[in-house]
Amino acid sequence: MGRRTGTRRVGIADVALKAGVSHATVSRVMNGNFTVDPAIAQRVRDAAAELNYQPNPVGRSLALGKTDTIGIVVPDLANPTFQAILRGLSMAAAQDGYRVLIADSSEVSSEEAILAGEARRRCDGLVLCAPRMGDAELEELAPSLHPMVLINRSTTETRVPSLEVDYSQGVQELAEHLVGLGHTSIAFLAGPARSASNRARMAGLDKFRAAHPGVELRMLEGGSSFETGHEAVDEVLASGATGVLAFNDLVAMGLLSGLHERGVRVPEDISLTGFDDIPFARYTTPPLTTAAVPITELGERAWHSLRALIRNAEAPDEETTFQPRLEIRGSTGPAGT
Amino acid sequence: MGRRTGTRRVGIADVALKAGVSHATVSRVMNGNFTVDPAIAQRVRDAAAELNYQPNPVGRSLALGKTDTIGIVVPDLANPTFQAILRGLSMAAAQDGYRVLIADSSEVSSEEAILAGEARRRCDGLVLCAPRMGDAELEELAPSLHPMVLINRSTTETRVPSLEVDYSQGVQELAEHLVGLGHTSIAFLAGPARSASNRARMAGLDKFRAAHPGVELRMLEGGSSFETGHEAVDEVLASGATGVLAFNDLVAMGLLSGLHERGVRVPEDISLTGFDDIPFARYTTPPLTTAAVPITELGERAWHSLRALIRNAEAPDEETTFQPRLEIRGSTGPAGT
DNA sequence: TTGAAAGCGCTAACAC
DNA sequence: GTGTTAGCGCTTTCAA
Repeated sequence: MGRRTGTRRVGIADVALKAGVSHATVSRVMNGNFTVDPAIAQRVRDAAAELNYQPNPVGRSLALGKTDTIGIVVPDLANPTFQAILRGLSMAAAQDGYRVLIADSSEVSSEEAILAGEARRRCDGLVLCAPRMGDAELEELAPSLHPMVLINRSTTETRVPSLEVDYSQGVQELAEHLVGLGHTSIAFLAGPARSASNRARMAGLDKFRAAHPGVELRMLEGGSSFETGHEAVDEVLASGATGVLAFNDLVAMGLLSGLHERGVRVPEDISLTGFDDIPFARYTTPPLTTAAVPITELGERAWHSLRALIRNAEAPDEETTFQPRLEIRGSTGPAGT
Repeated sequence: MGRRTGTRRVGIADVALKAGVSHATVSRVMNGNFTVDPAIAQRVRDAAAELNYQPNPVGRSLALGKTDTIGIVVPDLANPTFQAILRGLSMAAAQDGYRVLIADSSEVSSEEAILAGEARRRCDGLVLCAPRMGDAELEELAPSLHPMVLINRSTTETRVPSLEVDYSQGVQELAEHLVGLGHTSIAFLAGPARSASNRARMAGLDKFRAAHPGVELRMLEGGSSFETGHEAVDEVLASGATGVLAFNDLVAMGLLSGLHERGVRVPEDISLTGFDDIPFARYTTPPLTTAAVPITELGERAWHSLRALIRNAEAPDEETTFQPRLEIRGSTGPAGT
């Protein structure tokens, strides 16, 4: 049995009573059903306005079997990349009258499945953003989460569209750019081990290595934050590399700041690249050379895919790969000055 | 009458049937009601596990009159300040089993009321973040949105707690800091006109002006983004000011980058301050002198206030003001070199 | 301890 | 064109 919390909320029954009609008629009017006599419709609208009545979405949801809400699960809301995806998703969904519910797994991969399930049950669909869980678990979970779209991850489940960024290609272009500038000793400051996008970058660098046997390429352990980059200064300097590929812009910015504190000049002494092209990247000193990913658009596209799934119940079987665009700025320069 | 979307979802009835008990008993077991015979309870749990049953939150919400969800309305999800508030709110609410629904008004103040109302109806409570709407409208809206907490805005409605940052005090300290460094010509690069926090800064600067008749203080129109700051370079240079107070860190960073492009040295030629101390502020070159606001904590506190309102239905009548902390870094230095 | 039944607020089929 | 009624999936009172 329901509960009253504080002031009684006005429901459809109150309006019906006031207008002297049935619930059904009120419902029809509120939903713009034109089979209602105009005079009566007006009476209902007046009553509704007078009582300041607004239909209860929970009641509607139960009756209609939909919530007009979608969920998004992200590993870390502090990460500008995920913030931008969220923003793109939220804006696009809002255009179609959908709201978004957020779930932050705080990089705890064991929480993801539970969070995703809970979010999914409250919503009409789900966006799973760069999930850290293992492939097997993702594969097993996917059917129960449908409709869902995946960002920076994929599954064999055919009904699940995947939006992916070609990190492999991007990092290769960045590395080629450094080689083009004469760098022969390069270091990669890696990201979180569980991150699929980090694995993709690794794969890209393997290809790069095969194509450039003469170039020395070192892998350095890292993470995905400012702090990681800032703390890596010593390791980077010790590596002797003149060109550094940071996991992403955040890491690059932390490193840049650390190098600056040490009096190491960028790009004269060390060339440095980021990844993502977050809004801040162009405002560092020097501005960051990076691989630009249309992150906000990614969120927008995620909604479009999800919308199709929700509407059709048939999968568009979309699998889209976004190509990063090399953005050359001041943080990279000729080697060996 | 309800609708079936795709695959039939398993409901309480299926479990009841399988376990050979009534709906009511299943409900009791699922809610940890111990008045159920242990053997039967186990049978129910087994059936639930086998069917992979999870209670439908919409059904629960309707019966219980609560959604375990709160809403947040922000003027612009692209703003790091609001992102940090959202994050603090989301993390804190998650601790108590609440999720958050987001609504971005895109700085369109006329949308705020509608968005807020819609969000509120779907949720158990609302956080209204730096609303751009007028005082009168806010005042009128407040009762219908209860329980709600306000960030960087206040109302006379006693049941609405307000969490505010003392921008007036912060900007005064920043200005004093510049004066202490010998600056006698200062410019304030203002924020959005509708922003209450901008008005608070203005008020603070009025006080500052009264206290320092000898200091020349110019007001420059601006906004709240990078771009605003970047575009303001000419105006700032034309003002002849040697000390510049930017509306926030974002604006300061844009301006910093613009000054750098012009070959203007910071802090040698111009000293520059931001506001907020977003995570990026310490990583600019030079690092930004700013007034640090515990933004994430603000979100966290917002949840605590809201939680109290939701639980008590009585208002804690909280009115908290956060004092910014002066964070002196490299972007400010002695005047007149 | 358990089940039957009412009710949360709404939509929609069906009958008038 | 409008009202009656069933039903969405759940919780909870009440009676057994």
